[in-house]
Amino acid sequence: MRVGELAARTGVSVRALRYYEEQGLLTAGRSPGGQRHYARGAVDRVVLIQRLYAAGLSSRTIAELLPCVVDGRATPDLLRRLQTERDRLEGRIRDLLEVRDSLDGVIGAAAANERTGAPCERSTRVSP
Amino acid sequence: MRVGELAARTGVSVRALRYYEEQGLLTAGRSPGGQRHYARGAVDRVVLIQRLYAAGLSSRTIAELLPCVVDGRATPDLLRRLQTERDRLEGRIRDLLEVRDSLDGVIGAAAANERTGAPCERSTRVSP
DNA sequence: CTAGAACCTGACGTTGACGTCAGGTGCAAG
DNA sequence: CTTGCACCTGACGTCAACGTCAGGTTCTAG
Repeated sequence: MRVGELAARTGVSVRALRYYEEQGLLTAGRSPGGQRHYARGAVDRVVLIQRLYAAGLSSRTIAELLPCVVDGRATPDLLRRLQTERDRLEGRIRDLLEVRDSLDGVIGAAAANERTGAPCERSTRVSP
Repeated sequence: MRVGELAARTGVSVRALRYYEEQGLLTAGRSPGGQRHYARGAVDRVVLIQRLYAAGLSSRTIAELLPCVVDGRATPDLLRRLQTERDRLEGRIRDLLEVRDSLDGVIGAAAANERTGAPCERSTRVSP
C-alpha cells in the first residue's frame, strides 16, 4: 500500500507519516520510482505510534522504545527506560483523574446553581 | 507577595506567571511603582492552572472555564463546555490506561526474556 | 543614599509535530 | 501518448507555552 492509503486507513496525514519515517519510527520499502510502499502491519504500527504520542512520549523516546515494544525484547538499560516511562505515565494518569474529579465537582455545583438560578457573569470576580 | 515569591512557591517560572496574566488566567494588583502584587490565594490558582494545562486544556479553554471553576457558577453554555472537556478528559484517561497496560505487558515480556537471556538488538527488525 | 537584587516592558528565540507550498516525477487509464 | 492524480524532496510557516535577552525602573538592606 502507498502512503495515501496508509494515511486514509490510520487517519493520520501523509505529512505525519513522512515525519514518522524521518524520526525513525516507521520504515517503508520503495517502488522503482521511489514511492513508499508499506506492509499491512504498518497500520497497527502507526496506531501504536499515535497512542504513544498521546501518552506524552516524544519522538525520540518512542524511537528508542518502539523496537522493543514491537518484539518484546529489551536490554536491561531499555527495560529501565520502559519502567521510567511507565511510572511517568502512571503519575500523569493520577493527575488527570484528580482533574476529572474536580471537574465533576464543579459541574455538579454549577448544575445545582443552574437549577436554583444563579448565572455566572463573565470575569466578574477575579482573585483579589 | 511579588512575582518572584509566587514563582518560588508554585515552582512556576516568572515568565510563565506573566504569560498566565497575559492570557487572562491570573490577575494581579500593582504597587505604585508598577510591580505585580498577588494575594495568598494566587498560589492555589496557579496550581490549578498547572493541573488544567496538564489535563491538556489550552490557555483559551482555561480562560473560558476558570472563572466558573473558581466560583462554581456557569451559564448553561459554559456548563456544556465543562461537560465536553470532562468527556474529552475521560477519553484521554482511558487511552492512557490502555497504553500503561500495554507497557506493562511489554515490560513483563522483556523482563522474562531478560531472565532467559534474549537481548534486543538495536533496530534489527523493522516492519517489512 | 547607594548598591544590587528583583522587577518592568518589549521583542525575538526555541521546540515539537506537523501544515503548506513550490517545482518536479511516477504511474494507471483511456 | 497524454492527462491527471498521487507521489517525491526541500524548504519555509505555524502554534502554544514559554525561554531569553536588552535596556531601563523599583524596592530594600545597610
